[in-house]
Amino acid sequence: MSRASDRAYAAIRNMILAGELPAGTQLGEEALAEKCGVSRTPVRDALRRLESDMLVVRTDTQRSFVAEWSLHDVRDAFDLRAMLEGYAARRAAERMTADSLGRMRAANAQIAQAVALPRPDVGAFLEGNRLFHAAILEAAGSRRLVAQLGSLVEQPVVWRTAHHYGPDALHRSWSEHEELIAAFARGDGAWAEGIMRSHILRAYHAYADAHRGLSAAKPGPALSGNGAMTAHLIEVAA
Amino acid sequence: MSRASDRAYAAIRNMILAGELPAGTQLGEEALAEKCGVSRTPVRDALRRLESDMLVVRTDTQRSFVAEWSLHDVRDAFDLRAMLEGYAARRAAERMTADSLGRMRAANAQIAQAVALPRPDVGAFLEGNRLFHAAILEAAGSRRLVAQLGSLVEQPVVWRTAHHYGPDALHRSWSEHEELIAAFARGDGAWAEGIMRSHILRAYHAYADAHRGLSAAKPGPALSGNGAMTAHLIEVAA
DNA sequence: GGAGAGAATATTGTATACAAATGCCTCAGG
DNA sequence: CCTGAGGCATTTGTATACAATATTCTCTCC
Repeated sequence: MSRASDRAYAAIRNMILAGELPAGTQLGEEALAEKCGVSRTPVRDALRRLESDMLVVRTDTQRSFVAEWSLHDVRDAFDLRAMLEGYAARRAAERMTADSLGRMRAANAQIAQAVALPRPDVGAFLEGNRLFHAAILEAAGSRRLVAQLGSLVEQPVVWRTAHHYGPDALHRSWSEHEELIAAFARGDGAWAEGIMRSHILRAYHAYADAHRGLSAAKPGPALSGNGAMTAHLIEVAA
Repeated sequence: MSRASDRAYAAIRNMILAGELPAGTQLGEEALAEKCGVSRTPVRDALRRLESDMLVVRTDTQRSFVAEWSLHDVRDAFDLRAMLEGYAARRAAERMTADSLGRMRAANAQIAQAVALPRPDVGAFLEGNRLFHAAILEAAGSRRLVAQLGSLVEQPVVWRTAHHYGPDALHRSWSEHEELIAAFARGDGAWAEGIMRSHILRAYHAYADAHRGLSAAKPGPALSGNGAMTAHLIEVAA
């Protein structure tokens, strides 16, 4: 998209994810425009996008606020993602091409390399992970599915749990990808779907465990009294 | 939403669905603004919404065009809807309350009334149908699911197959709703999910049959040479 | 003291002007 | 005749001013 609109989107999103704008904060267009150094017009676009990411909610009278995220909401998102990505995996297995399979193998090779290091390269891991899942989605051949998952995976929930992952957890993720490749190579949709669902839900529990650990250790701004929490800067490795 | 923005959205959407703007037509903001009697600002909002409805596609350089809908795309949308609404039904069954169940019974009673007439009231049928499915979605208790299905069911695909339905087909729809109510009353999620999936996919085949019949009878603007078609003004009764 | 009407304030919606970019057409050169 | 560079026309992006609407505060009346 355009420059100013993108800048506004990224800036506001970062402020929310960094906890700079706590859940429930009202987001006035003018104030944000000043903070981002742009006019209200691109800010309005950005707020629209953040709303579809569910990082921002709007009242019936069009006032925008930073969304509250309960653990329940996170579970909700992962459940949907497990179902939709599982469906994508099934379709991908049924339509697999040598080309797509090659891209997945390449992506997972990058992951293997990142994990093999003495101190794993989390950035490279996440990039390879992104490529891997993108290749599946592309192989699934459903534009609608891309649209639906895009607003569920890419934007809304970006955390950095992966940084807390030990080498073993990262390796398990790689291993599950290998299993997916095996299922794809055989064109077994049911198998691929099953692997993918557990792959995603395992990531949820990694998040939930980390979250419980964090909130037990230091019940700071991560978890407010009523169970709501601000979105964390966490990337979940799936 | 606001008045001008809503008018623009509805006007453009109607022009697309009525075939007034055939698939592939470029949608210039200024031209649309003039047609709708508003300025470009609300038109831009409207185009964004239509894009998320997938009635409009944008090139990488931000030009908007009326989307092409192949039968394949329609099948795609129904497959996704079957999965998501099936999931909603399962969740709803597991969380059913007397209140929600009451609303569903009331909605289906309205449908029964509309169908029982000598000449069925399709408008009342569709409204009851909408209420019925909305009650399920609400009982499912997932805001994300509402968002995902909203952009899949409400906006994107509105056809009027129901008008071609005979009383028997309308009655079958009512009957499937009754079966859903039975599953909900018993809290049987798997049963509810199964009914819902077949309910949706039956609607797809009703559409596909009607479409085949239409395009065989008069291969007019409904079906262009390459298999693409403009969206029809058709409401599918599910 | 509480409730409601109304004004004052704050916020969002729309229109318009201008800037930036994209696409198209022409024309020169091979 | 084809190709590509340049400029012109079209289209979208952004800023700003103003209008409409929502919210809040205050003051009156009960």
